[in-house]
Amino acid sequence: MNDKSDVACQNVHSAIQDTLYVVNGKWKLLILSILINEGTKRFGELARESGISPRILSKELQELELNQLVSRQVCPTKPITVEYSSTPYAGTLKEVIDAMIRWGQNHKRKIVGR
Amino acid sequence: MNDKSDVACQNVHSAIQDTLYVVNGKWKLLILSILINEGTKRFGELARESGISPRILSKELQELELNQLVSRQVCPTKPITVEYSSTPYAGTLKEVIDAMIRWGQNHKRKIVGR
DNA sequence: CCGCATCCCTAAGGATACTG
DNA sequence: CAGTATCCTTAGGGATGCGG
Repeated sequence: MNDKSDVACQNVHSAIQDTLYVVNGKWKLLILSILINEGTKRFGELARESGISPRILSKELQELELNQLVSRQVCPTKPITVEYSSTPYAGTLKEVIDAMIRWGQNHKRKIVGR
Repeated sequence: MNDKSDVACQNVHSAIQDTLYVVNGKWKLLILSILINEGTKRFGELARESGISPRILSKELQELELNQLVSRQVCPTKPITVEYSSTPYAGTLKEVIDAMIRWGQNHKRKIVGR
């Protein structure tokens, strides 16, 4: 194996690790999937629909916001409400998310024996 | 939202969670990517190339083998050697892995400012 | 309603040394 | 060479309660 392909391998390996680093944990891809496929959600809606406890959800959303994958919009209603949306940049992850959805569905079919 | 789309959403959510469950952790997708793209590797080669310590690598490989994503082949050489390969079924994850590689490369380009 | 503070527990992951 | 045993550290994630 020559130097060039060594470098190429390195890039591939670190590319995967970089992606895993951004979307690490049990919940980030699920949250993104919901926001991408179903649009803007309030904090409470997200919590109910995803089954994530508020503390965790809050933390995950902050990390996603840091990586510019979700945007946060505070609405000045009587009791304050907050809306979360996926950003255009998050759309670039759709490919990954869709592939995982398809694989998960197929895998379950395989496990339960069709 | 009607019953049918509720169910559809549920399926999508659990499909993602199912996939995350199978390929959880920092290393499984990297290991699979190496085996898929570069073919069969010995235990030691995998350890060196991935930078994973033996204890972790061994555990990850066992879990992958349980899920039929890698196969293990013992070679009766003088000091025994063991070869790991990705199974045909692991090929169905290629879509996911490739999408993550592409995203990671693109993301790094974005982070470093091109 | 949002989401932070606190407390807690488990699981993930790493270093090192050792055996078949 | 492969991989297990031991020990340890940290990070992930959950429950609950309070404040803005």
